[in-house]
Amino acid sequence: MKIPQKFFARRHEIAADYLKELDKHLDDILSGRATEMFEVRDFAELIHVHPTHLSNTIKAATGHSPCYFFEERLMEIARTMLQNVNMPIAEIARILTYDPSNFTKFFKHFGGQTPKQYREAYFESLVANKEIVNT
Amino acid sequence: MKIPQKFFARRHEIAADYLKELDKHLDDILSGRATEMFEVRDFAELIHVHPTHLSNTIKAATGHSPCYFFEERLMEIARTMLQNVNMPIAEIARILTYDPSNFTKFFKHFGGQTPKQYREAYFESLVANKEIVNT
DNA sequence: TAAGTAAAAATGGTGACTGTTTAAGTTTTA
DNA sequence: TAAAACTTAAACAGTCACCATTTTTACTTA
Repeated sequence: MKIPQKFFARRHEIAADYLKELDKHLDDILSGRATEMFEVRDFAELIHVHPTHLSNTIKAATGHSPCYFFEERLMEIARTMLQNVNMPIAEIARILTYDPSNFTKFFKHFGGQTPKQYREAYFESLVANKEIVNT
Repeated sequence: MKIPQKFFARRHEIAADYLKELDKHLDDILSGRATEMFEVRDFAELIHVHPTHLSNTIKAATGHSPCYFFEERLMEIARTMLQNVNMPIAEIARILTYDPSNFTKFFKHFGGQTPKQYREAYFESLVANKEIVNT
């Protein structure tokens, strides 16, 4: 059974475009060029499709909703920032366009730990490794 | 066992100040001198303490949160107003800086009845008393 | 050193808003 | 013309903004 190569090509094009725009936007957020987080409708507009269609198409192409990729990248960024102990958690929240309360909820929901718990666990693991090295 | 009278004097001072400012503010609301309801941070500013500290201190001094006294007084005022049948419920809500929907939610949550139910029950009880007197 | 204070973070609640899903339809294209 | 691409509406589920409270940590002062 031969599967035509061009079938469903468009949906993968849309998914690729979305991921590209998503990364670009997150770069803008981190560099301060953008201070407001895009919503699905903003990405849909960039790609010239209806928001509902964007959502459905990306789910069909990748098995995940647009939001999933968004959250995945945000967690990655948040973890990296938390490894810098000098950066207050409220400031990290602000950069990621969250208020402190909702940032904690978001991080705990997807990471299983509160931001502070993650930071502490990270530094404890550093110390533990250092002790092993020094011994 | 002697308990020194001055111990924890400050927390009771703060609680008293809060209750005083609360009543003053509610007077302003009722007279129309104020149309926006104060929040905890507004009272904290008046008393020159941190909002968190105000909340903690009042809980320690009285066993109740600032919100509790606020709600208690609002319910009292609302009940009094509802006893005046000429005053539309939406107008009562407006004076108390609620929109009608949220006023009903608030009143039912703390009073167990909707404002309209309370008003009707109140007038039925008046009529019942009158009948007893006339008999 | 107990009491007072400040501040950061976590937690809880709520109304408004946003995202996803589903279902039904229209347009495009191979 | 049938599959694929797309739109729209409506239901619902989830998130965000905002506020209050609680917990924890830390600093100051009588």
